[in-house]
Amino acid sequence: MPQHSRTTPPARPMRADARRNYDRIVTAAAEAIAEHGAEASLEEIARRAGVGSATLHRHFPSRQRLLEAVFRDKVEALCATAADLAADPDPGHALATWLGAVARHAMSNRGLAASLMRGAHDGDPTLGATCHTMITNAGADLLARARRANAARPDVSIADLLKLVNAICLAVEQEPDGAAQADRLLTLALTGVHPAGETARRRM
Amino acid sequence: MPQHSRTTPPARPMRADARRNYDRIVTAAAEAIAEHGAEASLEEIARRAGVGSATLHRHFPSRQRLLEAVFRDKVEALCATAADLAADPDPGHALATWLGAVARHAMSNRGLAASLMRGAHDGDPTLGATCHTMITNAGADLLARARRANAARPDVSIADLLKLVNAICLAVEQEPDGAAQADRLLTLALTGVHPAGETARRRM
DNA sequence: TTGCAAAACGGGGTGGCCCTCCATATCGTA
DNA sequence: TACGATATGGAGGGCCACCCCGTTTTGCAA
Repeated sequence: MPQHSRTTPPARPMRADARRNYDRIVTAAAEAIAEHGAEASLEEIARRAGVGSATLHRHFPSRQRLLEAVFRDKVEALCATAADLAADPDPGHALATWLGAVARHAMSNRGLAASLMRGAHDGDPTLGATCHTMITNAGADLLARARRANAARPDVSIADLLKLVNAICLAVEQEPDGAAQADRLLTLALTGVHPAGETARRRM
Repeated sequence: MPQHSRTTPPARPMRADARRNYDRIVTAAAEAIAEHGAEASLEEIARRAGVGSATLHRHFPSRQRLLEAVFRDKVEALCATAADLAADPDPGHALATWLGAVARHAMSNRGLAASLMRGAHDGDPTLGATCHTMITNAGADLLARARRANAARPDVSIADLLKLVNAICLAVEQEPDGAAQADRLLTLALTGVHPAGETARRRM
């Protein structure tokens, strides 16, 4: 089964028509998801793309795969942000800022959060670099630095933090003031419910 | 539209056959939900209950209503737990314990978390005491006490905390070691990611 | 340029789901 | 017991995911 060239240097390159349809589907999916969320009808996406539903299913055997293709760019942007933040003099601040960015992206791309989370344990060995592992790797560095600066407990993993962020986004995704709430809850989770005897966490 | 007698002392009591079917449906739904989660097929539930699908829809005009009927007992148990904990000499501990109990219930009743969250803003005025408001009220007391004991920041609401708990459960719901992870993440969220310069939160 | 096998396509079928209509059956009461 | 109010459930409509397989397109090689 052929893959998007960005994923793996294809053993055999996709045929021209296949690639054309692939791109059309991803574009249509992005539109549909923006309108209707991650549960958008696959048939409608195919229709929008001017493609038979079978073609969509051939290119993307699961909804998850399609979501990953749609979100790849945004995930790459997130990874780039992480790379930038690695230079921040305050590693704790950098980590918090980045988690905030993850939350913001998740909120503005309905379904990203859920999508990333499922990727965590669907055990899909054929897909080398899922969105999930990309983000995990990007965040791991930031967490490692924060830990060295004593700004994060040693028993907290990057997986924990991402799960927390995704959980929050998932929870407030369809509330009216979702973004604001996500921000609040994330800050809350990072600093704990205790009254601030400790250094108050900077807002991001 | 008749209601379960537990909800409101019925203006006119349900007919015997109606009540019988109502109970059968709830029982069947509980089984199906335990097996397949909150997204269980309504038609299968009707089939299991030996009832036409129209009957199911007549008794429960939305999936949400059915879930609430199924979970009412458990929610009442949760509220009772809260009442017990109100006597705990350590209000901070009581609150944490109760949130842990909420998490455990949510995890062991797949879909409870999501169900409760949706109830938050579906604006269903006909249903007097939804699960959501029951739990919110129960938790509000515990939080108020914790706050007075300076064990919780004043800017944290019970809605925030429940959202956090539900978010976490939602996030780890279908992971193999979900319950353990939920526990970890909840503790993490309650104490914050910072290294413990402060009183370490007791495990619940 | 042309021929041809491999690759890709998509219409249409299957089966599932949610939900509604309405002719029929059941219940409670006078 | 008889009758009106109440409740029932099967059939059907609309939507969906997913697959089968006859047809078309592509790219390579002669």
